Amino acid sequence: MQDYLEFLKEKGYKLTKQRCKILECLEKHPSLSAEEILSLVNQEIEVNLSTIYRNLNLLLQMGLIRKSNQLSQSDYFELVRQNCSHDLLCLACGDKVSFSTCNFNQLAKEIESETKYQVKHHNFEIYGLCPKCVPKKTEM
Amino acid sequence: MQDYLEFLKEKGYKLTKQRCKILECLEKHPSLSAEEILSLVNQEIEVNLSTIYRNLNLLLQMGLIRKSNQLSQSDYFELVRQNCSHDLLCLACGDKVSFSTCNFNQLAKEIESETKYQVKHHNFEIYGLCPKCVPKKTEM
DNA sequence: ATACTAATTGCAAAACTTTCGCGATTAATA
DNA sequence: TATTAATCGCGAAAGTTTTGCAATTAGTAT
Repeated sequence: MQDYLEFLKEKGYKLTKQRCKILECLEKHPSLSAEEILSLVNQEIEVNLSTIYRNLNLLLQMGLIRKSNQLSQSDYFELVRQNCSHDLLCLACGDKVSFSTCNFNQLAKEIESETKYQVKHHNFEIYGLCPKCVPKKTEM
Repeated sequence: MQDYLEFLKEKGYKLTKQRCKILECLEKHPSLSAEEILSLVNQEIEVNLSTIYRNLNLLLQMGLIRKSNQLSQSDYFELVRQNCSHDLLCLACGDKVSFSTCNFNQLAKEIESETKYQVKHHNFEIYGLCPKCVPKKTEM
């Protein structure tokens, strides 16, 4: 947590209480929508939805969080962590399980030397049918 | 192309001209927003935006397309292809390059036996800074 | 402590994206 | 050609995200 704050401060961004609370929420939960962050933060301090969005956009640009819109209408935001975790989502019912396997560090190096980009993070989602939904879908 | 159509027909969905055109567009372009599909299809036949969305949702559920919302506000849709291609996006300017490396087939097998899910496709995006933006960001 | 300044916030409105209900149309089948 | 379930278009609604602007605040210097 402290790392994120110092990182932002170094870049010249202020550590407002709203911003800190937003990061705190993201740290406590694996994945949150803007609305969810709003109500979590509002339990402790007052904050406006536009502030949530402005901060999320800043954090996205900084590469501190990533966004994914799984199977729902709105976006979900998650902190970029060391031990990256990914989701496997069921196309039929939306159920999900997490998996961690993903030898990304190696791939990142290859890609960096190939493209000259400085790789920050990634987003990896797998879609399929969960054990419950497989039968329904194949007999259709 | 024919494969997609047969697949849908087998499942009992009608091959309307709107649906066919939408698939045709997705096949010709690597990635499209709903609005982009609308204007592409409208160049040939009349179609309504809600029809676009309804079809995109169907195709998503069928696992024929995937969606990603890269760095923009709206979603982007792409056909799930054999030779999967992925994007590396610049957090600062939005530029992107594609990369194909991704030994997914192997990983998919592992995940299937581990989770009992039937894996259909995946979404893999990498974020970073492009060569032009790296200097700007590090000196900040 | 106080003053200063640029960054940030809240608010209200706007812009944009996506979904939905319903009557009309159409593709597929008999 | 008739039938029917799926699909479409339209208009409205719902939901999500952004924006402008005046007021506030964190961080720094005095």
